[in-house]
Amino acid sequence: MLVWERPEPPDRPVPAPLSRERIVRAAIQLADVDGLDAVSLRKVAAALDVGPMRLYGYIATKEELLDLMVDTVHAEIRPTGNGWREVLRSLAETTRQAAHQHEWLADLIGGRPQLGPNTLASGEAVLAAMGGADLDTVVPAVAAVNAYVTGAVRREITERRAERATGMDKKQWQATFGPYLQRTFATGRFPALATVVRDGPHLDADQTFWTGLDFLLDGIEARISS
Amino acid sequence: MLVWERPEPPDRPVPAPLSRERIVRAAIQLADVDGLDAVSLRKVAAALDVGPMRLYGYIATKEELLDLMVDTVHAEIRPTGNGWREVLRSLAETTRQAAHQHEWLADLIGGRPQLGPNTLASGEAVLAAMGGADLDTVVPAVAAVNAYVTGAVRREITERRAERATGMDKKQWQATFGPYLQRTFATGRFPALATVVRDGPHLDADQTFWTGLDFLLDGIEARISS
DNA sequence: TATCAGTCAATACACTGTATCACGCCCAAC
DNA sequence: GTTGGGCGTGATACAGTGTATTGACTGATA
Repeated sequence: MLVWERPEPPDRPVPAPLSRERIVRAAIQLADVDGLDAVSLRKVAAALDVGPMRLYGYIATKEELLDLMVDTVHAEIRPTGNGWREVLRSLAETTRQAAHQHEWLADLIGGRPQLGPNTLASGEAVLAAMGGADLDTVVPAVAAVNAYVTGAVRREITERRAERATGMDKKQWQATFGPYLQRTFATGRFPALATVVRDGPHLDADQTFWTGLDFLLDGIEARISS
Repeated sequence: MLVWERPEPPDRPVPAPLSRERIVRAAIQLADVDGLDAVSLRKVAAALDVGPMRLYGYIATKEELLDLMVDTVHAEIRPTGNGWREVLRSLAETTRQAAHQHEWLADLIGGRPQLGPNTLASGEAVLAAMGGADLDTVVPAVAAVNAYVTGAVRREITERRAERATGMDKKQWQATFGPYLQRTFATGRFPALATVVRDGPHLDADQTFWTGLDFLLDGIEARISS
């Protein structure tokens, strides 16, 4: 058949250049905007103009993609400071900031073993800056701070979401859950809780986070210096 | 048509009596045995010999079922003791034990606002046993312990799963990840980490959990007594 | 030029949470 | 006693998920 009557080959699009980095960036953006549930392999692939199965050349499973996402944001967690106390505070602060920028981090943090390069680099930065302090104290101290930050960040983001879900500000939140709590407190089954809610301090997120961390650092300090 | 020729009504099974409690118990058992991913409304319903849609008479959404599960295990978290320190230790210990019995708790803890009766009762038990200590310190102290326990439990369960996934015991784990870590440490990019892994203390899960908690409690004690 | 390896898209499958719908029962009103 | 209507129940339906498989097409090699 002559060239002239033979149709041109279908204009197959040049395959989009792909990489783990591009995939993870797309996934992170999806998660930042619409939450972790919005991260499906199909949506990530669509964001990259690519068939879903294409991703499996770069990752073996969706869990691996999540691991890569977590490791990627760990690039933003680079504690610095003079002295172990400043360093640990910085670790806590940068982790918290990362969770503020990427709320989905609260869903994943502490939930998978993290051995990626950025996560290791964070750990390296911490340990390197801790000075020559006694390893027998330093290791559990870092572990404790990490545990505290994990839990604190989770609670904080959870609370923030609850507020947002009920309509944006704290007043609305109280208007939604207030009546329920009022009724349950009225049963008299939780007298101590009721007093705390009525008379106790109402700390904001910042205060709660930092005073809790200071408790922990004070306790560590007592062991390190002794 | 005469009765005799009319067929008997189909032997429709007497509808299984249902309740939130039965539903939640079934869901918890599924999660205990096969993990949280095994909890689907269809499987829960099947375990109760019931159509999936039937559950929606008792819960509005799957998230609510998860909330009920979490609140139910909080029934096992009833801290006791003399003095605030014992109480907070007991809070940490019972929470940790609950997570050991129900590993899926590590996936959910801290991830949703908890206002169920059992959770409130746990909080009540803590506050009631804290004595008359200054609320301005007690409230953040309880919050800090909760945050620490959340993070610590998550890490511990995560580690346990990783070990189990690679074949049951610690030696196997090292055999699996060891080579990778060896190679990455050999690059020289993480000298401080490498020294810690080589020369640092190798604490078991119990030690890590308790020494971290003691840091925190020491720090709290300094504020409470002053 | 013919074969082969390898890459990529499409299809397929089992499964999810939940909306909708239609049937059959019980109860209330006539 | 009959009839109608709500309602709880089960079946069906739908859109979406992660991933296995297949089948077409490419460029490289013999």
